[in-house]
Amino acid sequence: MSEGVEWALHSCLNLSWLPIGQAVPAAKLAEFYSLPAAYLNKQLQALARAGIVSSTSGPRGGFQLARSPERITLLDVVVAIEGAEEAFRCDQLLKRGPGADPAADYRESCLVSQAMRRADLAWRGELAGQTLADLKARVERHYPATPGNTVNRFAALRA
Amino acid sequence: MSEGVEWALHSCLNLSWLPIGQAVPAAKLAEFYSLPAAYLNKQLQALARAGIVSSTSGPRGGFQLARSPERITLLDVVVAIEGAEEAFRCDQLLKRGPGADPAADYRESCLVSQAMRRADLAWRGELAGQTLADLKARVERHYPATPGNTVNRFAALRA
DNA sequence: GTTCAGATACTCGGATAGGGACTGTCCGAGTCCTATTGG
DNA sequence: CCAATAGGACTCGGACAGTCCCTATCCGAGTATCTGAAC
Repeated sequence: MSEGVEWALHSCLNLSWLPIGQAVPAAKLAEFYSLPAAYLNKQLQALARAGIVSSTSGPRGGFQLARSPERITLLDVVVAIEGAEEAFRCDQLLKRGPGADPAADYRESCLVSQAMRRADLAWRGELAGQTLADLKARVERHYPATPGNTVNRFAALRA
Repeated sequence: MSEGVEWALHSCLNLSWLPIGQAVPAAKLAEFYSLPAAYLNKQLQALARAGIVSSTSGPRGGFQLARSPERITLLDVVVAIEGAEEAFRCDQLLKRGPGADPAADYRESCLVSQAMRRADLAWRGELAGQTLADLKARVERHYPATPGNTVNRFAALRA
């Protein structure tokens, strides 16, 4: 899996702590973790295309969450970066085997495909069951100082 | 995910129908689905290294299941091909952030990592809960002619 | 008929190229702020 | 003093190379089998 997923998740989490209406440039988000700014910008563009964050150009511009953390699941973020196609893609091997039905859609009937798809659904279900708000609350519960520290750090970067 | 996983699963399934003690060369397994023989051979080598199949050199040699299908989970096959590392690997981004503890292992304490790991465990659990025997039985239930057809086809290829 | 040696053919196993995707970087289009100038 | 305007700086967005892993292929090491002859 692309490492951009990790960057996107942590960046969304940071954005969730900032006051709403405040946009943060990609350069600041990158400096926070010493990441390459241009490349993180690329990942944020993907999040913007997916409607997870909204982007604003010009001075005082940047990125901010496009909707409340309660309405952003971890699956949304992963899909925005990795794409919607499932990890195991059935090439319909059976269609190339003996006694194959050329008209059949083996992505549905092949039991190997079904078994892999079930695992994929379990993975997606686990990610879809956790919102960014859940994750945010969990962090605040374990590390109460994190929200304040994060806001202060970004304010310092802004100076 | 590597397409070799699909090839390996179907090949293991085919091997499960043949009488025990009978080895099948990689070339025959490849011809069954019109796959490149040398490359499928590479995947079968990975299965052999993982102890899922056993290999025999020389005439009448080839591959066969190393243990009963009841003791081979789908996860075993996937891990043999894809490797044991989980899809989401935590780069410990927090260690590069402000206020980081250099001695901490953020792969454990980072809650983002934990969330992703939970999804990974759900995926692995689903795959580990299905054995090759389960899959085999399911195929035999839906397509009763498959085992006999497969054996006959391999016998024809052997001619 | 039996046995043994040699040759043969077959199979796996690892070493060797080619291609696509992820990683990383750069510059241009658009936007907002600001300073200046004229009324 | 106020307003309009031109300039400038900042930010996103997409277009351009570098690198690693997956895909694909080939040839050599090892082994069981078969043939033939000798006993």
